[in-house]
Amino acid sequence: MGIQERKRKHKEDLKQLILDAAKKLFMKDGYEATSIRKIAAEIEFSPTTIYLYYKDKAEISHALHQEGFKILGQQLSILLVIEDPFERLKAMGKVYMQFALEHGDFYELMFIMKDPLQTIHDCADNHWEEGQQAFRLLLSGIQACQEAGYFRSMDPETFSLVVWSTMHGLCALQLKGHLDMVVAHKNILQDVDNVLQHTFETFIKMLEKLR
Amino acid sequence: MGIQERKRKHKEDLKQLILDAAKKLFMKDGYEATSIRKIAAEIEFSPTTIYLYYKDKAEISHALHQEGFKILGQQLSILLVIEDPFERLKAMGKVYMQFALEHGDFYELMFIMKDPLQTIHDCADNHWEEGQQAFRLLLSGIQACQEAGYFRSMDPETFSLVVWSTMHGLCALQLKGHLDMVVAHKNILQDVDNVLQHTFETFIKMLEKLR
DNA sequence: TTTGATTTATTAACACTGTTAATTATATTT
DNA sequence: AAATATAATTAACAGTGTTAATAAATCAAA
Repeated sequence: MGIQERKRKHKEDLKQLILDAAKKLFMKDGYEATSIRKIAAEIEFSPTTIYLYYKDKAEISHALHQEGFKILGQQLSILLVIEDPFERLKAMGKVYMQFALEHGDFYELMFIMKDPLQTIHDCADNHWEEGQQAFRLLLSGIQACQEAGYFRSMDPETFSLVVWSTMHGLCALQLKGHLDMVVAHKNILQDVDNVLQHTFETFIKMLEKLR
Repeated sequence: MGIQERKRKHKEDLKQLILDAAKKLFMKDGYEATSIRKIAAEIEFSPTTIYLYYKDKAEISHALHQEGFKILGQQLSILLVIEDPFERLKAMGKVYMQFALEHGDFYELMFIMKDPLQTIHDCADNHWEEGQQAFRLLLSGIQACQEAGYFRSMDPETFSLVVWSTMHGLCALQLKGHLDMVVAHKNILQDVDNVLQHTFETFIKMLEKLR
């Protein structure tokens, strides 16, 4: 069978094969629904084989979270061409938000769930490379803004945390369905889909006033 | 036995008894660890008895989430005595944050998890009374600030969403351990416990500039 | 008071979950 | 070819939420 041939072929990088299968199921049904047994069935292996390549499910979640950062990082890196620092910061916010909406499951793994960080905390490194890299990108964006006259009186690191918090709060509330439940049946004029966009624009307007 | 006597005594409001047991376990071990079976064991009933009083685990989560809003609402209502609107808003933020830190499990149930909202979405009401009430409190606080000269150019509802997002983002990132992982090993000077406080103060400073 | 109906609680079971120990099959090396 | 090391599997443990069928307790009517 062609399936078995491909199986033999990829037997060496089974770890990657497992991850691909996990990714596929995860993007279709979410993290909770992606069980070890289903991943194993997907690649036609026994469930316990997974444990020869990944310590536990948390380690798989960590690998998936890294995949998510690859996507986000790639999408953010494009924005470095934007010269104007505030426009760049604005675009970063837009991309971050769009990523959260389009890849909700990834976002959850990257910024909401504890499991992936648990793996990091075990592995002695104890430092979150992906997260810190993303944060440095935001920080440098904000420092560039400061050089252009924005947020002069603010400590850049702390201010970056505020900005990140706002964006994360917005995305998290939207993803988990809490935003809709508060604005629904009130603002009948604007459809629910654009509440997020509108709130983001207000945040930008707010930042714009802080020069 | 005294236990059995009390059992008989409370048999009519078994629903409340179940909730109390759930609350107790939940506050000790968190939501995931609080299984139907453990709740049943706590009150010395069969696991299936729970289902005579609650449709499913999500419905219990919803009841617990309501308990959380009772605590938060009570803590926030005290602040209404503060005359100065901006000071009141600031205090609201402080209380919200302290609640999130002290009652992390409740906070998760109220603003992060989907399960409690799921129950609402089923129950035809389709409107989140607790959440909307809390939001109205924030909204009125911000409107009071506007009358005092703050945030004049902003739409109060949308601006409230921004403020809520920032506070939620901050609390959520802290609760899930993402905040520490970004600032750790960088700012060695300030201990990790006060990063949150410091970021909050910067946010307040930011709001203060928007008059 | 005893029978019958109704409510309440229980047992047993289903279909899952992550994870581990013991065992078999497959490669690799001597 | 035999011995060793690696890889994969089966069986099992200890849980999970949830449902159907059964038993116990309560209450109403004869």
